Amino acid sequence: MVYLPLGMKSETAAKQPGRPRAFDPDAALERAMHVFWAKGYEGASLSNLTRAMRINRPSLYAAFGNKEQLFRKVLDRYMNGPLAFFGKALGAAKASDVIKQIFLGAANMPSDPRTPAGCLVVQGALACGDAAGSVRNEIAALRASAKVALRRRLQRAKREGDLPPNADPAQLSHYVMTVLHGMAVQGADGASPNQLRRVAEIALRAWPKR
Amino acid sequence: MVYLPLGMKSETAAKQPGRPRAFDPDAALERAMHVFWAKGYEGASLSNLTRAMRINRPSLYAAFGNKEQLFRKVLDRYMNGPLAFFGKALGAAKASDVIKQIFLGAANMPSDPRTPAGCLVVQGALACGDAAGSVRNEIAALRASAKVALRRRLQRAKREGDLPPNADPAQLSHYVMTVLHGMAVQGADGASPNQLRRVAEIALRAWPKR
DNA sequence: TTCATTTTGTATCGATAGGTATGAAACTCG
DNA sequence: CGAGTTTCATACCTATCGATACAAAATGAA
Repeated sequence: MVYLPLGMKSETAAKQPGRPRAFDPDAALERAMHVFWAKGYEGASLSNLTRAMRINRPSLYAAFGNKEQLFRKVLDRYMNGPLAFFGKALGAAKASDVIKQIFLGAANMPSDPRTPAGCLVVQGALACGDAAGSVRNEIAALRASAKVALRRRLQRAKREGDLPPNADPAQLSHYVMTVLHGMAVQGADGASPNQLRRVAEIALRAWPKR
Repeated sequence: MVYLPLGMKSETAAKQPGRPRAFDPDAALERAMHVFWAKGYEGASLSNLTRAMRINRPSLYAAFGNKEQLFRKVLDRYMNGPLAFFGKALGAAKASDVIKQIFLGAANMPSDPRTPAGCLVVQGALACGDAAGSVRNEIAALRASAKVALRRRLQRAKREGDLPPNADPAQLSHYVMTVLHGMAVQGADGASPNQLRRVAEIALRAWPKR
């Protein structure tokens, strides 16, 4: 552990002694994300990862810890990157717009052909061996927290009269997350953004009218 | 292949020469199904399988071929057992009843606590390593064929006036499969039958009215 | 009994999994 | 320049993966 003076960020710190890194950790993390995304946590081997990241095995361990810690860093990146639309959607003014933005954001995910199909948070470790149990629990917690955040947003909408009095935010959020996860499976099966948008359009017909 | 619940021994043919089997292949297959169901194809190791099946490794290979062939036999059993409700639902008289039976059948899957959570066809091999690519494709083909069967059923319903003229069977089947696969993920996350039924009830509100 | 056949249990195979030890290479600082 | 520090690349570690060789055990047929 290296001591850094308070207030001095490692990015702005003076050059460190020793041999400089020959790779960009950010780019390597992006490549690792694609491997985990396509193959899942268990299906991604260290050889797969280091080949895609264009680094050697000891460099991976020095920079990211181990396979599980690397996956957790990849998860962070995924939540703040491909899944950032979810948090943004929660900020929409009307509840119906929140849902529309969530569905359309998910439908647009397969639009980048350089990106793996499906959703890392769904297919990363849905069912796995005992060794990956910790990772599976972490991913499941992410899914659960997303549902909680959506439920709270819908509860607020109900308080504000944005949802009819008989609407149930908990059930509605559960429904939306169900459609969302289903869209992830459809995406993994190769569904196009247009197909997913048509599914989203039908799913929106179940939304309560005020 | 006929699905037989545990405890019901399959009536065997004429006795063969040689040492008789010390285990019931049907019961062993049922136990293997539970392992694959809970851990997925890659996450289920041979040691996991043989321990649960209460047989030795050579017995597994002699009776079921290898891991992949065992998984395919397990898939057959799963389609004719836990997923048999889907085919039965397609036989309902009204299209709306078809969908209701599909949703309720899926919602009732977590009702048996002795059974793993989620759905083998969704979490068996959604994302996996290269070695399991063949298995992933087979499962994906099962999902695709289910969607095709449902689409055909809805096309028939439209011809019979059971669906409004502006209804699109292809899009509707895509929507139903999306909700179904989403319910599988919710089930894997521990959702109860009651929770899933409430989701199904909301999802049905998107169904076209005649 | 004896033979042929099949299953059983043990012990093991080569390949690969995740993870490291080690020393050369490349930098900063004095 | 050397001293100190960090990364790089090769080679290797143990554990486990899926899959088998082998011989003892258990049956029917001769």
